[in-house]
Amino acid sequence: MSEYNPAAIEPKWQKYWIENKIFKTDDTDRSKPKYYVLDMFPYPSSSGLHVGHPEGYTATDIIARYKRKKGFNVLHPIGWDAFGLPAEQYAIKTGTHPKITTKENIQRFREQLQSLGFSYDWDREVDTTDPAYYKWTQWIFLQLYKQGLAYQSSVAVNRKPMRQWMLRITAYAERLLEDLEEVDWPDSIKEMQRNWIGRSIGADIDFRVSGHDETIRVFTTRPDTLFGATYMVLSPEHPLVDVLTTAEKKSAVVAYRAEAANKSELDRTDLNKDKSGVFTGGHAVNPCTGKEIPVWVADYVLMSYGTGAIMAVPGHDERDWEFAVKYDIPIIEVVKGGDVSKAAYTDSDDGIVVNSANDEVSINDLPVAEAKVKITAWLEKKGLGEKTVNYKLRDWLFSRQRYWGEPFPVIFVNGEPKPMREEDLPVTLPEVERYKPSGTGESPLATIEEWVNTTDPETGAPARRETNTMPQWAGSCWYYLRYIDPDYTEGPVSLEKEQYWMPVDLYVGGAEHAVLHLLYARFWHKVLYDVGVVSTKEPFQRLVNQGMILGELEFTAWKDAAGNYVPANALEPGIDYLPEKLSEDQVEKKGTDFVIAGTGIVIDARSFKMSKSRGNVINPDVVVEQYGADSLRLYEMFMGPLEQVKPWSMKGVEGVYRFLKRVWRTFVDEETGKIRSGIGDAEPDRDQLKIMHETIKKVTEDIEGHRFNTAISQLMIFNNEAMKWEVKPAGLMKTYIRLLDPFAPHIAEELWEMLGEKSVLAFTEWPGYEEKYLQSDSMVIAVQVNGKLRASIEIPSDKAGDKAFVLALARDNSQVQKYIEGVTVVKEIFVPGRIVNIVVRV
RNA sequence: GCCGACGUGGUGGAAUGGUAGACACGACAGACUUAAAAUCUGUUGGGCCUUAUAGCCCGUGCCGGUUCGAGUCCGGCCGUCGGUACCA
Repeated sequence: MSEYNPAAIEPKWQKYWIENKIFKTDDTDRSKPKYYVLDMFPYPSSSGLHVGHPEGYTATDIIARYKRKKGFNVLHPIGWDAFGLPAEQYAIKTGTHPKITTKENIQRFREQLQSLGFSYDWDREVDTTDPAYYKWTQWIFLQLYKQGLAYQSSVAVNRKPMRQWMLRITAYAERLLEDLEEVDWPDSIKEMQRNWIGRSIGADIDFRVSGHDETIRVFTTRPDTLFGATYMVLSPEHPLVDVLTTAEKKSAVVAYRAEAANKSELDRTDLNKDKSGVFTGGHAVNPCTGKEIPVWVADYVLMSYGTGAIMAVPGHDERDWEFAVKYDIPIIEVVKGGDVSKAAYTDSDDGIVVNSANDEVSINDLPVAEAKVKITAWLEKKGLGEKTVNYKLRDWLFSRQRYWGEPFPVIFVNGEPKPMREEDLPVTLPEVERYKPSGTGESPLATIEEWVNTTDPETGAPARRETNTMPQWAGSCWYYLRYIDPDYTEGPVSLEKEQYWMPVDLYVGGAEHAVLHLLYARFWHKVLYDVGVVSTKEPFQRLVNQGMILGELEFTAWKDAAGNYVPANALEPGIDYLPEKLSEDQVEKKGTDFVIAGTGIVIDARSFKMSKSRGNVINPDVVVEQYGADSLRLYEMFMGPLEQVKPWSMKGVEGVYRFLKRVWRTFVDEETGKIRSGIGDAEPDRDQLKIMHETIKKVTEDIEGHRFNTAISQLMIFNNEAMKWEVKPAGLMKTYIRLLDPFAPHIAEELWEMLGEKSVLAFTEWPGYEEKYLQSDSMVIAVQVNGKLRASIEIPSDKAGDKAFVLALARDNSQVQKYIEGVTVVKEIFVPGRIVNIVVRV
């Protein structure tokens, strides 16, 4: 072969890697340090891989290949999060069993991933739909149950209350929050998790109900404003609503509650910001002022947070203020600093408490923080309340009315749930012909009588199976443990292996899983830690989110109904415009905007999320076919920083493809198809060594820092130089191949073989660099006068630290002289090896 | 609204507080070619001036500050993207 031909060399090496199990992880050698690098679990969809997948996968593959060369025992697995709705819906439509669809999709994904040359250990593939896998998902559910963390609750499904399984994740809220400190994740993700958990400190306070022997308990984060509570609100679902409602208000309250019950979550939040409510006719007593205040029912108070009831302080809470103004309820200022007749004053940093004293206690003149402490202490002493912590986090609804999911390992005997014994696992899905929803809102499994009706294996008593299945999250909550020990039969994972391999050292995936998947997996991991299955508190030590890849840049001009162009920055909302796609040569840049060439008509220039409807989806198969897997890998890394959102560009792919062709020609004589005669046992000269060691240093540091784009640019710089060398020292050229290998492993293997090497490239040692080769005889120093660059001077490297020498040379420079002649030199800044700055007074 | 990220050439992007624009795309000019493709060489932030590949000015969203020196640090705006939202 003479020209670079990825279509020939890539399949060759992929076959070689797989058939010889080159990347099978050695799980007996415990002397090496381990490195566990993990990709987020893919769902094998029918549409196959898109270009977003190989972005993260290439990054982890580079790390895996690099770490192997650095002497680590690397665990780099892949598998399938294969339960899920699309396969079930496809089954309903076509009658094809989800198992078959799933198998086909996995096959396709596997082939696509292998065509990209990822160095996975294919013997560790896991599949969540495999009974041998979900047996242990069910087993973990049993542990949750035994810990009292799985319970049944009545939840409305399609407006009907049904018994559903819930997981008590709230019991772990504090630990999920605290242990974020221990992991090396992006701040933004940690912050999102913190917000989701939503911890807030405040007080529970009891309000006595007038005329009844009841109290209303509220949660507030602002006990300091208690003196300003002029009414209370119960959520429509609150049990005390009936007690408080007076006869004459009854019909209004009943109507309001019915209305609220019919509103969806959306109606109650997004669409309807306008507060509504109704007075119950009942009153409660403000424990501080002793005054009676009215109790309302309003759906801006949610039953699911806090106690489902609030004390309303319209002076210092925006929602209460809005409500009070609408219903003409008094507003009292108890924190000084704003104007409560105009808006709620919610500042708690600068405000000073006022109007807040009774016979026993005064918090007047205190800053908010101190007032909170003092009033809470008083309430506690009087038995009227206590300091509490609340979380936004809710328990996890764990039941789905689906066929294609893990069955619960639970039977009902005489209507009572009974967990199954470990030896009776797995509970497998029945083979059926029909997957249609039951029509009753229940799971399709409910219609399969021969499966539902069973006997208690322990007693032989008649029993019914749980017909809901687990959500898709279940399988992905612990898959990273199964990779460690995929064939283990005594538990999800053996402790010895878990202790060696965990935690995951690097976890790469999309930010869309920032909250739920990561929170759920952390929760399960902590439960497994508590029951002794794992030895680590947190599963994922380091997390990196790859940025989304957008479609190619698009230029869009807008036309009105009459067909006239309208500038993109002058579009009026509510009017329909016709988009017109323009090509690159129809547009030009004007100031900060793009305009139609030759006009001043501003157009939109941006990239969009890839989507079928927009028609801007890039299929990786097509890229591999045209340019090869190495080009795809290289381009996805060269586009920009891994974490960043970035637009696709086919021209960019061509760019890296040309680079690989140049690398090929650096090594191969295209006339003969053999390694160039110029590559031989020559001694490298000083310049060659310098750029070689610079390249080793840069590539090494950039891989460690996940700056793959700049690592690749250094590989380009080296090749651009090496192409010019008449004689190319073979040692250097082989070192270069080893640096290139993690990024473009197919071409690297091929050239390695052509260079006559017999060793397995994947396990050759990563090159080290030596400082001494990074130096050259001379260096260029920038000379500034008053911070402006005026000259560059060349100095011998060994004089780099000699301030007097360098400064003398700098002042001697004719350019510099123009600026320092006849003025006073005030100061001279000298940064060795970099810069000189002469400060003068003019 | 709140939380978080980010604003650098025509484009993607690069720059431990120290010569802004590495590397790549595109464009332009040239070489090779009957021609095209491929490949190679050169130029390429804007402007001024010039015989000059000399020199000067401006330039990292906007305004201000710290510093000998700011794309980088600090304060305040503006804009884009992502998350989240009646959470008391």
